[in-house]
Amino acid sequence: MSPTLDDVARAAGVSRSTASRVLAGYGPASPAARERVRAAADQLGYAPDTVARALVTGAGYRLVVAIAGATPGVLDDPYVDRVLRSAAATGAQHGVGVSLEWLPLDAPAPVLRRLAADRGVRGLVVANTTAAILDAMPRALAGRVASIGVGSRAVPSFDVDNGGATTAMIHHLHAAGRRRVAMVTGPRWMPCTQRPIDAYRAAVREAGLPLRLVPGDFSAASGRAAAHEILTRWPDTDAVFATSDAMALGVIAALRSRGAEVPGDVAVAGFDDIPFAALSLPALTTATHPVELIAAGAATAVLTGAKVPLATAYPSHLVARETA
Amino acid sequence: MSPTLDDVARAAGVSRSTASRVLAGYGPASPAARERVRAAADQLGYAPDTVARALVTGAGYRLVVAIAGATPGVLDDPYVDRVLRSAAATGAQHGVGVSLEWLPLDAPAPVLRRLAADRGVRGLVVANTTAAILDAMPRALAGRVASIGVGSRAVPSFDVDNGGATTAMIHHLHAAGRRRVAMVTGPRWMPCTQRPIDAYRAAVREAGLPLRLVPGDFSAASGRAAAHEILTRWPDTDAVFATSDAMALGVIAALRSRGAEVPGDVAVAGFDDIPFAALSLPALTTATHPVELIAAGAATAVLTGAKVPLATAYPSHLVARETA
DNA sequence: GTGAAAGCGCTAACAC
DNA sequence: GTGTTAGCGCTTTCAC
Repeated sequence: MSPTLDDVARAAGVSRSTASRVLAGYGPASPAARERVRAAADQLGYAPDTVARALVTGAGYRLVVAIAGATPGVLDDPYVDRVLRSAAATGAQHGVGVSLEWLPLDAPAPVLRRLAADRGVRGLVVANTTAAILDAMPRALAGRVASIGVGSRAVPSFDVDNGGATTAMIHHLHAAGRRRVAMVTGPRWMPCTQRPIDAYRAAVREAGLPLRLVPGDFSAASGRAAAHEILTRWPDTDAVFATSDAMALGVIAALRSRGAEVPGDVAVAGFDDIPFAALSLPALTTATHPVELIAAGAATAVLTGAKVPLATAYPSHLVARETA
Repeated sequence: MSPTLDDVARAAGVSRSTASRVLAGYGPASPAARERVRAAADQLGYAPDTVARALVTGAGYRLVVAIAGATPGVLDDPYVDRVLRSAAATGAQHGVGVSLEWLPLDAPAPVLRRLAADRGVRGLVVANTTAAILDAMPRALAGRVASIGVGSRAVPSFDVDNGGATTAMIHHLHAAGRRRVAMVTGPRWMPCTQRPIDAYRAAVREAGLPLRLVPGDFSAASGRAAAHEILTRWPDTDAVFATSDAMALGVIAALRSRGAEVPGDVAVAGFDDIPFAALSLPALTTATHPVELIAAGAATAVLTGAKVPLATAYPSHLVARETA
């Protein structure tokens, strides 16, 4: 089977302790010993056994990705998939696997406690974070937890700059001559959906134009419902910015079903730049959401334990296609 | 911190071995001891340390999901995401993380060997399996490997019943009066794409209708190309069954660009029932692909080591919408 | 600077 | 049936 530290030590003619020190990268060791151990390890193709190391250090061997939501159904989402894949890729570089958990919105504490007590857990990345989750975060997880979404003093945040993206999109719409821009927001319980609302408010107010806010939940169905509500309350609306592509697609479907042309009568813009945004007809104008970068950043912070800023914002880029 | 087996044994008044036997579920133990150990474990909230267990049993601590393909680009696919997500959720139940690997089509053996030799690897789930991969499967992986796709005596198969789904779809098309049904297949190198072809052949021959087969690779681009080929070779085609929704969407785009109405002139059906299938206009008729169930089945088989049939087929259900 | 020794928490022979 | 014993591969005091 694969070589152990003992094999390396024997081949290098040193004790296991010395080999361990050299390979771990700290602790005293003579340059000569250092050299011999390195060579032996290379030659034997030695790779430290993560299990044994985890047992003795108590560091854990897997990265948990926890998604907050009302039901386990939140796990069934392409967004979650992207987070998971990126975390899995990052974990692979550190020899750790990734597992997925649902964090019940109404009772996150027991799950968090279980995760904190599980010696197998190396670290935790939470998505769709709420203030309640931040509050319930066990001390034992300090330094090895990150949030995709809002953060706290104890939990660093990694998120897209959706405020900036919203500002850019509203300006884009205004520049195209759209004056009555409605916005379909994300679910209220998700704190990170607040920034786009604030940005929209500021941009619209600054232009002296009317505020038209309708809540959604990022799903296509909620986009359809929102479009009907918008057309009913404000029939002269000439643009809709939905904060997810799925909602934007739902908005377009509902608009058409009511005889409105897109973008002729109403421009529609989404957010996320999912693959089908480019495939839909007409092609959807949207803004990128660097989910993979964000998840990789969060996972790396957790796995390396490096000092990171309280909040890291990843830029989003506007992708102008046909619908707006 | 969390209680250890020693704590449980002490509380139950037995030795650690007895406690271990009871909790592991096999090996001799008197009913009385069994009862006391169970009670003590419950009362202390004992959970076995996966790390320690993995170290001593050599069982590994992560489940590898390996995706076969010509390039690493195959990993960047919503289908892979669904497999990974389901495997990760299943892994979480077993305290096991998941990592993702690319299995090069032209040289799978070295990767397979490396995985077999890696003590961290608890088991392997392969997708897009080929005969060459099955042949190259190391003995060391026996009993802890499963295939999503074709299998062998040594590798149990978990797959969708795409043959049955094809039969049902062709019958659906025939029943709707479509007589000249073309089919866009999956890539030839993927053995599991053969069953739909056989099913199509049988259904069409039985109805005494013409055979119209065009190869694709599951992508929207290949669907577009296939539609052009179909219209060129057989202009009177009145239905197209594409074996992926992405291809079906490509087919529709190409059909329209050539002035054909869907479903007026040509009915189009897909396979997979991706979220966008319901959102596209007109809504895509397709058949479900229970990827999550399949991946969970494969992962569970690998993780539990339970005896499983050589092949498990998961049913697919026809979803009749507007395009066919 | 180096090595011997003591475990991390658990399972699996092996005696009793 | 049960307990004693010996490790799994590694890190980490602590003498030297």
